Amino acid sequence: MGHRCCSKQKVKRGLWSPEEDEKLVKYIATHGHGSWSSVPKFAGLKRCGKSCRLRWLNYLRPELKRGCFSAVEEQVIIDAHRILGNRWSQISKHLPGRTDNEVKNFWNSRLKKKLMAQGLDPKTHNLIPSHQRAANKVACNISPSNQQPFSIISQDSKMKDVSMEINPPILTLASPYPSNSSAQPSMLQTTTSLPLPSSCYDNNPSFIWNVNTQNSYDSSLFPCVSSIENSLVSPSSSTSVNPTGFGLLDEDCFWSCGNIVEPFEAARLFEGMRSQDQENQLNKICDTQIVDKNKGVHDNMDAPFDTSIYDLELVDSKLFPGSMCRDLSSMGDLSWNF
DNA sequence: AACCAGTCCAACCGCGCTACT
DNA sequence: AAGTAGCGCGGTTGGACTGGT
Repeated sequence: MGHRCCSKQKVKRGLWSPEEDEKLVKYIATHGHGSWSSVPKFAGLKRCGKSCRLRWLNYLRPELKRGCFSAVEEQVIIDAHRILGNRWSQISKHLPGRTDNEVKNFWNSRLKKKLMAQGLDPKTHNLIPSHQRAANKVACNISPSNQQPFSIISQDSKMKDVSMEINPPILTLASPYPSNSSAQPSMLQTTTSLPLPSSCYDNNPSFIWNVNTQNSYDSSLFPCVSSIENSLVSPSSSTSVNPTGFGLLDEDCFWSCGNIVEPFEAARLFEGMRSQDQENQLNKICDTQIVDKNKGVHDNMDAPFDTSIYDLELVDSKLFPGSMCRDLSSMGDLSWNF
């Protein structure tokens, strides 16, 4: 069964020869692709239009970047996937010169395993409960040299996996405000260690969320990912997943509650926002994402992350202003601190 | 050297959406 | 409104490659 566009023709399939590549490149360079279904005919190729399109987009385009993914690209993919899920074309838009196919393959062959090795569910980016981690240990045996340079969970945390059952970890996160900033919310000046709800970390009741206000930092470099994620989480999704990958925080933890998010994040969130529509959307989202304290938000950490609730364009624009040209090295500020 | 299993990635497949008739 | 063509996307496949035995 062939493609609909070329089912009547006898078309060649499989790997492309250099001659075919040359024909296609020459044709598109001089004529543009126009209608893909007519490209093979005019270019003298015994391929279907769909195959030509794919070959051009994924391999022959001059702007394509070949070779290994950099650490920064890797982190962009992880961050974007946490928000967007398997929307490879959306993710690849933030990686100039990379195709959705390339990103998808890289995710499936490398990053998935890397996250699993760090005890994270590659689907939800949540911590995998300890009993499941134990079951996965064989499958996740990745050498330390493959650890990403600024992973959310350091290798140390992986190595101390067992001890976490006894000694609760403290998650240290650099404040997005300089320690002497007047914009810094007062609650964060006075509160540096925040108790997480019991189920935030494998039902360990003493898991601590620590907002480290000592580290000064350049707000322009701070990844706004977690801010956006938290502020855009709807009640329905926040009851089941943790888009940050850190363990969900409810309003007791100052992080995901709309009212408290506002002083902390709104400045960045609304920064550069020009469209009234976007503002309305964001307000709407913030209004609806206050977590029901009584209901609890941590019922099922492994449930799939429903990204359909997001306006993806808005998420995109806020998550990666100016494409991927941001310094992600500040992700190093996110670490498990024991 | 030969075989086997695992990995990687280019290419294919099928579906959904949109535009056009 | 219904049918069709074209395109884009995400999931899957198959062959090349690699490392271990």
